[in-house]
Amino acid sequence: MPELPEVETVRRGLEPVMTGQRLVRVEQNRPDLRFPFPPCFRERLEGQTVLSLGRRAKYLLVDLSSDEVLIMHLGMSGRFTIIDPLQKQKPGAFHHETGGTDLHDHVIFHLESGVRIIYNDPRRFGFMDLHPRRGLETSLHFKSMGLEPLGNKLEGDRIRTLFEGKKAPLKAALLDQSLIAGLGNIYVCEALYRAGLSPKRRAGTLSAARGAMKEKADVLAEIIRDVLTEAVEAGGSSLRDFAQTDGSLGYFQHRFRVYDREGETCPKKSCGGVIKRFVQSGRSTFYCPKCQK
DNA sequence: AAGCGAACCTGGCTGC
DNA sequence: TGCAGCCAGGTTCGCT
Repeated sequence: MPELPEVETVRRGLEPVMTGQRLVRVEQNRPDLRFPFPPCFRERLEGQTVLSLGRRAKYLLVDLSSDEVLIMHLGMSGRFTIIDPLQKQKPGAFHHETGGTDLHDHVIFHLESGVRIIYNDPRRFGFMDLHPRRGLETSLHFKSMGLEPLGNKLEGDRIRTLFEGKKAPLKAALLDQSLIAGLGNIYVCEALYRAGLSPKRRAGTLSAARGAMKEKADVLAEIIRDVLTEAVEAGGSSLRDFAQTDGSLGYFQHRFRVYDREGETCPKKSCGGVIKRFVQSGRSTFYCPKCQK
């Protein structure tokens, strides 16, 4: 499901409901997701108060009063639903009003307010972990993680340095979480389209110090930030079934210019090209061969 | 050593 | 209607 904008949307949904709340009970319905849950997972959560909710790239970070951080990754199909027994569910919400449980409701957090927060993940590519707050940046999940694209460090110069000498396609380099962390298949396709850059181009060609490519890395850095910011403001993208925590849908998918638009004409007025799809690094790339060079 | 493809899992859609 | 095949927003492993 989720790239950075979707995870940020989830974070914003959970934040007002969870912050300051004590976790009175945690249901864990299976021993593992993508990885086993950490030892004594429930015991280390129950009784703790949520201090704040953060995000790093595609990871959700829940700061606990125990000085541990609950690290959560949604994989491809993970989602959170907030069930407030005092409030009628919005129509279209994933969980029906009886609050019946789904086969893939793997974790349920019970807050002292009575609210339940359900983690559902059919494919189980997501995971949860606990780590002391101190040293989180150097922990397993984060030690080799790349730049935060919405932070202030994503500049053309950084891209030029990171991509220097790389023979991998630009698409693959942008998907590499150890370089820039948070982009996924959709937003890479969209950013490359807006930047007029071919996904097939060697990443190292953005490092040219002079000539026609000189400004391209700067443009790309700005466009990446623009696309992500717009998507966050739109509440992320709802493909298939991704929903916000209250069951409502993001709407950035209506603004896709190339993603999932194979065969359509390029939205750029004077271009007239046709959007193509091909497989690259094992995943679908959508692009306009005419105006992305 | 970088750069591929495969694997991990389930469900939804398409087409025969 | 049934069923096979393909596809999916991510990450990691293992083989060149």
